[in-house]
Amino acid sequence: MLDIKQIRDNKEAVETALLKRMDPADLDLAAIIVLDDSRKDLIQKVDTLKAERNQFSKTKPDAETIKRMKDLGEQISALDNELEKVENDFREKMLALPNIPADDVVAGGKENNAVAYTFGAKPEFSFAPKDHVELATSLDIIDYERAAKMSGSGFWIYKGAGALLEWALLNYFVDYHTANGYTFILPPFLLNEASATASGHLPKFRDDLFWTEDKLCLNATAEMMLGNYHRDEIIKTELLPLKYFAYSPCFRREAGSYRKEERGMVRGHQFNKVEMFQYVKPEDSWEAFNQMRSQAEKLLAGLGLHFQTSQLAAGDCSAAMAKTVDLEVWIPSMGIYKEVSSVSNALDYQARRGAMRFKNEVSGKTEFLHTLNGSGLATSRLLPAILEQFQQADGSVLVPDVLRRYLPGQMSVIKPVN
RNA sequence: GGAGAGUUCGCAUAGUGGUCGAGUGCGCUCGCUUGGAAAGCGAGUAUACCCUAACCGGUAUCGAGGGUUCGAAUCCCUCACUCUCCGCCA
Repeated sequence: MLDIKQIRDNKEAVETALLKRMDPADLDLAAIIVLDDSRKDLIQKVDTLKAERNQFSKTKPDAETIKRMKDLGEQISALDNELEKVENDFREKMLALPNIPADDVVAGGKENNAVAYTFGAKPEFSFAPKDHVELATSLDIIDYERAAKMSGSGFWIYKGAGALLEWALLNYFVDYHTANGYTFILPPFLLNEASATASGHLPKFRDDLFWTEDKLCLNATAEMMLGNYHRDEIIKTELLPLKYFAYSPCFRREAGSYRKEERGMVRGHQFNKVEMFQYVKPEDSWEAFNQMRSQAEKLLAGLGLHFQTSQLAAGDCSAAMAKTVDLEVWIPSMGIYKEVSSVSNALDYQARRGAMRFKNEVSGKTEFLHTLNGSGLATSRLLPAILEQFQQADGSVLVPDVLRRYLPGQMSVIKPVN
């Protein structure tokens, strides 16, 4: 959520910035200001009446005063009702506004994304490379058919060396973030509506979430949990920055048909992800952003995979974010780069929504924190990338060095079954 | 799933319809005292919104929401959570 004061004081500047990501037809700041005016006006009126009532409530009133107070009470509840309507309307419009893009974020949609960094190069094969579905099947490390039998399409089963490799990736991530000073969180994987609303995923993603009969939804990203962790809290300044990372399976309905090129494990209903999250003082957030980006890049580079980092244009960033970069790994069989991490700075947008604050020692005032999140990393596209980028002529796959210590017998190669 | 007890200002507690936004103790901050400290003494110590240049002031908040009332921490209803006992449990 944006700051209404900022909108009132710098209407044109806010408008210009928001138009980098919004259709002009959807943007009407003047209407919001009008609502805010009438909201303030009503608050003043009703507060004055309540002050009068409180004066009389301090003593036992006589019959005549009781009559007057009764009348006053009716005026108050009428005004309160009106105020509630205005405030709901105001809040709804405010929540619908996306974050203001950072100055260096370009306008427009996906087509304006720009490659900001490249690691490694596209592998050259002296043989006909296989795609990851073929590889995983011949290596017997992913079972797609039985997963479909048990749970339907869009699921897969990690098996044997595949499960070990997946687990090794997660261990690699856990050790890395721990060494970087992040606190490990294993959150619940079901959450209630209030939390999903506070994290900004509701109402927008209601249809993309799985719902239980108990009115809980399955976690779609650990960001939902980490972003709620300090909701309605005032953090002691000396505790900042707070850095967390969480592992969770992520469940997404991914409603709509799969495109053919997204077969295999590139898009599924369930995948594993480790998520980084930071709560920082406002003046530190851009430094923290660069830090998280570089941490995600090093983590991915550590696997030896060819990837690129894209700076997203304003319209391609998710609504809560002022700036986002995506780390995209090369999938040879598809001939494209697929997202494995997204690192974003929300500034105070999420903190405002969730009332996450700290006491500024210098000014003595309570201020909103800045929040940042970044995947570190999602595995569902890493495994295909590893299989495809590191495949050998004999159909075997080399295991990245950094993962071998997590595998039995320091396994260095996964060989096809006969 | 059933029965009971609870949820008040950082912590512990007091408060059963008006003078309670709320007492006391502890903690914390500042000051006095001291060579220094402890003890003691004094003052202060929530959040949001509205008004204001600021001070001052106003409104709301006693788990959440609704109701009764001229007036609710206090009475009634619903819900959430915590604890105890019973039942169930791949």
